[in-house]
Amino acid sequence: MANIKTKTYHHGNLEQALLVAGFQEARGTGSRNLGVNSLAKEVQVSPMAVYRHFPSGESLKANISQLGREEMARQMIEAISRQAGVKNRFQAVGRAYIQFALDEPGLFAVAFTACDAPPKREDSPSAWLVFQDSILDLCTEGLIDASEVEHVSAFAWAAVHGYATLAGGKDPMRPKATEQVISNLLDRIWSGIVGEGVQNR
Amino acid sequence: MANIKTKTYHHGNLEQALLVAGFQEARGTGSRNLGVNSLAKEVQVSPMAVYRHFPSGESLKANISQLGREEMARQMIEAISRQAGVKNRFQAVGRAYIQFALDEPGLFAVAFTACDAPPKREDSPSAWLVFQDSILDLCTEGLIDASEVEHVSAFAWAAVHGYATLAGGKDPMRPKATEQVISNLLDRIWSGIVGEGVQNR
DNA sequence: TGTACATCAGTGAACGCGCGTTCACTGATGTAC
DNA sequence: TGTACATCAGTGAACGCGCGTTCACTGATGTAC
Repeated sequence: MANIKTKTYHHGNLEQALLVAGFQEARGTGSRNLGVNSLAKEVQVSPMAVYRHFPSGESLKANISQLGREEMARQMIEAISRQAGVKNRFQAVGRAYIQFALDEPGLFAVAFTACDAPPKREDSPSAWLVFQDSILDLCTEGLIDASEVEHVSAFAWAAVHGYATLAGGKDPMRPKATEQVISNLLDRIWSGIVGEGVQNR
Repeated sequence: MANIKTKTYHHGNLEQALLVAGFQEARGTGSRNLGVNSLAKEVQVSPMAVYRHFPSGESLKANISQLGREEMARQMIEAISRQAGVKNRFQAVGRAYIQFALDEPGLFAVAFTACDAPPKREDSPSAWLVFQDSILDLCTEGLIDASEVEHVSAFAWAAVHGYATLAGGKDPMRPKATEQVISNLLDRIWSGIVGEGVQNR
């Protein structure tokens, strides 16, 4: 009995183990090896056991995808907490979003992969809500009107998400991912939010 | 001999037939059925025949993906040709890009799917170059400085591509795709390009 | 002008693989009495 | 405190399927002489 982890018939916490294994796999290779058989093998369990915890392979994948989004959300929250001032805080959210895509391309890809089944619970924390909150703050501070929130969030989210996707992707035409380019991008987004050309719409 | 199309042993133009079939399939169902066996069956040919024209299945997929990008590029060019004035022309390019993603979600998805093999030739016309040209026009007209081109194109492309991806996707949080939202987005992008907050960087 | 022959562009069957899912079954756990 | 029994959480083998790719082979085409 050299090994402290005695092999029991019941796994103990298979659901958690599958999610963790999937998360690691996503981190390493993206969405390639997130299938039922593959992950079951990873945690040394027969494929059928997976179905005790998830109704389908798509459901398992959806829950792993959710873990990716939640990890991103946590990094966004962490980034906000270190900033003072509404503009700094807003840009910190965008920067964290982009940085996550660059640092964790596999997780980012999985986080935004469309799944044919819903996750078991709602995102918590939710990256979308964190983003949305940072825009509502602009409203609270009087930088934008309440009527603009929908337009502003569509614009800001699109720009940040688009850059994150392109810069973190493999396209040969992808934009550079230097600190300078990112700062400039965030300034242009800011300009598109509070800029005079659109402010009074 | 009721059928005018007598079945010959040689197909005639199998390469073209495979690409057309793949294009149609992409249009209908995205990247799901773009495999070798699947497309070979579609054009009533044995799988091996495909390898006479493409070194691998990935190569075939890359060439179909290219057709998607080229179709988008043509629509962007068409949109430009109907506009006068540098701002109108620029926004028309962005609008066509977005509209393509909304009208042809399958083609759009395939067009930007990463493939493990390169297409046989360069994109012609190239959506990226059309986009790039529309930004160089801003330069020619003196609206932005030559030193800003890289930053501006990263920003504008990211915003347009991001919105196209999100609005044309299946995410429940996706932004609305009304004419009003799109126009507002394009105005905010314009503001981010020529806006005073960034103009003098 | 005819023919031999190399080359091209297909056939049809099969390979090994991994996929999602299902089968009948069993070891472990918890609870009622 | 012990025991019968329902329920839970696994096993291990197999299913049908479609995938990319390869095999040996053949019908059609083009070209040299």
